Order: sequence, then structure tokens, then C-alpha cells
Amino acid sequence: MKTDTSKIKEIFKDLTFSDFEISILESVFHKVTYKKGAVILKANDIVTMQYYIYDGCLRSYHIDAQGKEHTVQFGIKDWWISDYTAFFTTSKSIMNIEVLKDATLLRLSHKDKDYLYAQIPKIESFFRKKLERAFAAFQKRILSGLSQTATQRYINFINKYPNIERSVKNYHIASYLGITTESLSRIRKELSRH
Amino acid sequence: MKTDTSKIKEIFKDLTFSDFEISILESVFHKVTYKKGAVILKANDIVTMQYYIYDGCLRSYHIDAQGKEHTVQFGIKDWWISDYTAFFTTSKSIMNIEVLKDATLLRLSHKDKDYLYAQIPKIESFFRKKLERAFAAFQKRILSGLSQTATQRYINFINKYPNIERSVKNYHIASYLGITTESLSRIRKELSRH
DNA sequence: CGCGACGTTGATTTGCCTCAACGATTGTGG
DNA sequence: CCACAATCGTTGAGGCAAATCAACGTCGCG
Repeated sequence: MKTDTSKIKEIFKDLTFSDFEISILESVFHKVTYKKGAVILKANDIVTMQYYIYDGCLRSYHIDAQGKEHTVQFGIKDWWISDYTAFFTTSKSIMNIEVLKDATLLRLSHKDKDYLYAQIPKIESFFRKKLERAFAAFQKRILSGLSQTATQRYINFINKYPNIERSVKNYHIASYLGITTESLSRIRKELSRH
Repeated sequence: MKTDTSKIKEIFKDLTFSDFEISILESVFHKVTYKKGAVILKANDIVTMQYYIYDGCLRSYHIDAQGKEHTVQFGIKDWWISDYTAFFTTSKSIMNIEVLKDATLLRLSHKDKDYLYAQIPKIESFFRKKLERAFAAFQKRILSGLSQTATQRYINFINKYPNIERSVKNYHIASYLGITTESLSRIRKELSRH
């Protein structure tokens, strides 16, 4: 199934392509749709795909030795999601990826990505820049974990993801912030009475 | 000052270059040496350089609103160090970089890096792969902050940096782990009596 | 409607912080 | 090379933020 050109253009909205390049891009991106609750990646799977989120909401999370979930990333429209750590080395996932709100994704395989890099060099620059920004965001998150209280991190979260309403449960947010649902509940209560 | 060819080859040890490419590389890398205690980057500086650590030990750290230091990265031989978040956008640093043990560095400017990307495309792949690995390391660190106790994180640290002996003070390690020096001291005491 | 999933509240515990004091180690000048 | 100061590390007492455990509302969906 070929992916329609308009969606491809939306992914790379700052770049322009020749017809030939467009045809290459159409051949490697595959549109897939998932319902809420679907798990598109499980721990221990070999990670061969990354996903562009055309619409919907997802999260990636790790389950630790005690069985506790830790959300690493939420993904909304125009973001990319995968277990990048495993994707970069085509190795086994330590993450799970779950659909929180019905999603339309454009799938890209590791192999096709290398092929794209070779065929369309500006794609490599594009992804490098994406990665640079994601890296910076991770650094910010590490610093925030080191220097801020749970309340401050929650306020930051609300500001960073202002529109993640219905689809995200409180315990998803708690597992992203590194606290329990009970603590998050108390933080919300405290904040609500100014 | 031209940087000697052998050091260049050490940086890119998996790649081979033509004489022409070598001459380009020599023209953009600059060797610099610093003494222990030197601060090579201060918060609010515009970040235009990144550094390959040929020898020595450094750390990058952020000072938060309360004046507390948070170590983001230690750098030893064959690592790269900078405030990447700022370097990627040539903007103001939020980090400080300090020399912990006399260091020999190879400096590369943001501008020259773009020039390298254009002149020697495989350099872009090289740095992309470096970045992918650093990204994965950051993700691991976020997970470790979310799921592990200070004691577990300390044990991980010891395993990850087994040879950071003399140059790194306990309070550097504490600020990397996100705990106080007192807590680290107690953790060490606890671990020492098996 | 009723059940299961989700969120809240309370009581208690725990890990780490803060503040304070005191050893140990390092570096430096006489 | 020693003496002393400064820096660094350790220990103790007390406090606080968040975890744990447990119980109880509430909401949404089959």
C-alpha cells in the first residue's frame, strides 16, 4: 500500500523533493491505523520500525524488575515514536508502545531508513536535526529530574503537553513524572486550591 | 595551528580518508590543553565549540535556581563534550564545563562542523551514530532515575565509570546521581560492610 | 445496571535532605 | 619538609516529601 503524497509532504514540510524522490518516499512509508489499547511494540521484540504520528496519541514505557511502569515518551501528532535505543541498533526492545487514542501512523523500517539516507542525503540531515532536538529534550528532562520537586515537574508537564486531555490517564502522567498515582492526586489537590 | 594527523585518525578510527579529506580535517580541528580547574564553558556563553577529549577528564554541569550543581556528563578519553543543547542551536549555554584532570582536547566549531558535513558526507553519518548512542545513554539514565534507588544508581555509576578515580570528587558523583554528598557517604558506608 | 478500572483520601513508613559538627586529606607558603 | 588552612568526607539528629498499604468514592462501558 502506497502512502499518499500529502502525508509525506507533511512529514518533511520544510523540504522539497523531486518527483523521483517523492516516489522513493512513497515506497518506504506505510500507513497503518490502530485502535486505542493496541500495543504496537512489546518488550523483547526486535525493533525494526519507527513511526510518524499522523494522528492520535501513544506512549512508550518501560516495565522494571518490580513490575512498575515508567513512561519515557508521549507521542502526539507530528511526533515520531519508537524504542530508539533498540531501533538504532536493531536490537531487542526494553520498551512497550501503547496506543492511548486511535492513531494513524506512517511506519518506516530501519532498513528503508538506511536506504533513504543513501538515496536522499538531505533526509539524513533532517533526521539528525530531529535527533538533536530530542537529545536536548532528554537532557532537559534529566536536569528537571535532578533539580525539581514533583510539583514543579507536574507543572512543567502540564505546560509542555497542554492538550493531552482525555487520552492520558493520571497514572500515565505519574509514571512519566516518576511518582505514584496517590502522590500525583495529592499534588493536583494542592494546586487546585490555589 | 594544525592538529597532527595521528590524533585525527584516532577520532575517526573506523573511517578512512583521502589525503584531501585529511587536509580538510586538519584545518578544522584545533588542539587545546587545559589545566585542572579550568572552566572551558560558562553558563550564558554562546556555545560555538564542541570538544573531543584526547586525554584528561572533564564534567559538564548545570547550576539551578537554588545554586545547586547538577552534573550531566563526565567526559574521559575518546568522548566528546559540550553543551549540546546549546551547541546544536548555537545559543546560550545553560551548562558549565570544568576540567577535572589536565586535558588535551581537539576543538571543533559549529561552523566548521557544518562545513565538514558538506565536504565529507560520511562525517555526518559518523556524528549521527555518535548522537544515536548518546541519546540511548540519556534514555537509560532517565529510566534509571525513574526506577532505581540512589544506591542502585551509585552501583551502576561505579560499573559504568570504573576508572574515574582520583580526578572525580564525591560531590561530583553525588551531583550526577541527584543526591547530597552526605547521602552518598552513607551509601558508600553501607555498601562497604557487604 | 453492575462491575471493573480509575482516582482520592487517610495513616504510617521510609529514603533522602538539612543543618551542624567534627575528622581526614590535600595543597601551599614559610 | 613541615605546619597550617582550606577543602573534602563522615557522622549524627531531626524533618520532610513521597512511597506504601488500605479503604473508599466515582466514572464509564459492556
